[in-house]
Amino acid sequence: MSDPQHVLAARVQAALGAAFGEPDADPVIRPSQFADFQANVALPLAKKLGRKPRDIATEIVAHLDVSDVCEKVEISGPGFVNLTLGPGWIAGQAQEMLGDARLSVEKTDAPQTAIVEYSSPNIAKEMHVGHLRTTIVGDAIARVLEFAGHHVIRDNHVGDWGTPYGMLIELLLDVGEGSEQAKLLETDPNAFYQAAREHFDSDPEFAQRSRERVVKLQAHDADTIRHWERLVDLSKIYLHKVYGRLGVTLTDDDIRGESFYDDMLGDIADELQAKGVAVISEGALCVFPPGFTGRDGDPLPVIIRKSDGGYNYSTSDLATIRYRVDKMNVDRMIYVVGSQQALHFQMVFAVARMAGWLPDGVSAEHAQIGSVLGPDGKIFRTRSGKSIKLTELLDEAVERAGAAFDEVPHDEPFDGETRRQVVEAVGIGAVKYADLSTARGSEYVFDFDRMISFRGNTGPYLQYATARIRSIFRKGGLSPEEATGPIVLGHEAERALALHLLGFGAAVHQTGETTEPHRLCAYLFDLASAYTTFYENCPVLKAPDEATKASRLALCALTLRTLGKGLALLGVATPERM
RNA sequence: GCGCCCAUAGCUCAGCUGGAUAGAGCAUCGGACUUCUAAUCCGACGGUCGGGGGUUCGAAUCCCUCUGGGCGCGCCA
Repeated sequence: MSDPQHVLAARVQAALGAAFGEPDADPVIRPSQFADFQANVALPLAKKLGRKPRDIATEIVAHLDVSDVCEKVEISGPGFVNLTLGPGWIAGQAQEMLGDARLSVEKTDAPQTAIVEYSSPNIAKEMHVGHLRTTIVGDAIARVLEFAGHHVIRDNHVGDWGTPYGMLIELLLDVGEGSEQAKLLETDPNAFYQAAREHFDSDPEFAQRSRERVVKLQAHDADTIRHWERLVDLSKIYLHKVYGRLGVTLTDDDIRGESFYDDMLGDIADELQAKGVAVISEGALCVFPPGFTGRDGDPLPVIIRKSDGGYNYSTSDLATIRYRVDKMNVDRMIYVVGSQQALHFQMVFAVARMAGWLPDGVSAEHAQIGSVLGPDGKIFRTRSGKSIKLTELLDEAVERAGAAFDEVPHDEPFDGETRRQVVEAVGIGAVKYADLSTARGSEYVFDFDRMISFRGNTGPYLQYATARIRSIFRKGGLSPEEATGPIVLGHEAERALALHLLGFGAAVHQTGETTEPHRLCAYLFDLASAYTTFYENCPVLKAPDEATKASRLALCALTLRTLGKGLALLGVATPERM
């Protein structure tokens, strides 16, 4: 336990128990501008006990045992208890963190099985900027929860079933698997989809074959399934490429697409009807969860089975919930999906609860992802109105990172291959970090210049901070692992840096609980800022004496590992040099 | 009409689930490289937190209401 906030909370709580018999009261420890932290509990407690806040504060302090942690405790204002940590304690905790493989980040004491559904592209189509954000944010959430000690199941709920596949299969059969056009599935699936669409719209014979193919597909005709599998396999090659380049942890094993649930849909419909939850309305089997109304004020249905007998994605989502609860025993489901689908998920969750498939002990959360906007403030698209190709977007980011790289002098020369790797890491990291650093539900304006800037809360700034630290170790002729301290805090910048380092675990856990990676981003940016102040004020290799040098090297090593681990949890690479 | 998200500095965004004097980056202005990477740093300027009520010791934060935006709302996913 190195997080000062938790340590102080426990101590103040003990004091509350001893003084007032209120060991369960929240001590309300917050960062303070007048000290390191302040306990605000005296004010609400005074209200509850009908006494003066300052008297309460005085009594808390009288019972407070923090002599080993704090160097100063004082009461100020109406009853705030200001707590200033002792440099010795901070140094000791930092030293412990340095020696711990997990950087003193404790595993949760309440581990859950959490399934994170993210990315989930429709594999018939090209991924675009919208998929980018759900993919990146979802991957970060999965990594963070895993590190926090939860059992994480990644779930790529791809769209791999339904009406479009009739025409896609027919086109694939027409052009042949080895053809140039079929290769589009591996490089530009959207182009293949659009070609199929064109045939479908212009060629009645093709359209007819496509419809027949859909029927065969849904009837699990063996030959058709074989073609469909081939089509899906080709599309996976494209997914591999994109995920590989992005450094996303999704694998084929994580793909559990809509097709997986297809044979459960009939059961879902039957059971809902048998339970009396679903009713026939206008020829379709519907559930009307209470509290949802449509445009005209009428109850809004979740359509379970269309009037033509087909199923749509609500049914598939219900089957998914039931499967995850019954077969996978998940405690928590996290849907990293665009905010446009908020209403859909509310209704599906409501139906699942009505049907008894989603028990109270299992949480289902829609981690809403805001849209990415273009410079005009509208959904990011090209001039022609098409969605922007992901690969082209990444290429441009890398190209711009390369231009910035070439503009500035470097302390050591780079060979071509190293330059290529660095620029790739910076360009991709910039795009990913931009997606992660704004609150996930917020829309944000996509701006290359801002995200590739080396100032402010950006990926490159954080990467640069790690590169500068590594540079110190190279120049000093030792590895970060060799810097073991002891850590002694003299300069104010050293103290501030060390104190900030201790907050890493809290930032990680908070990020996992809220599924909000931007909190971790904010922590890392503040950490990098604290390091930069230290860097400007405290010479490391030219420290005044050996003890100071050893301590500062240890702080550098600890900062490097913390930034590196934090960025790794976000899925952002950290090049050795820049 | 209903639901979700949003409105904070000229611009782009934070604000840690109610704490003391609301913060960053960009832009503007002024400084710092014979010094571990200046792709950096330090200052200055800049906000009646959309309006109005309420809850209480205390509100950008919670509740209500109004205004103004974005998105979604029966057989697409």
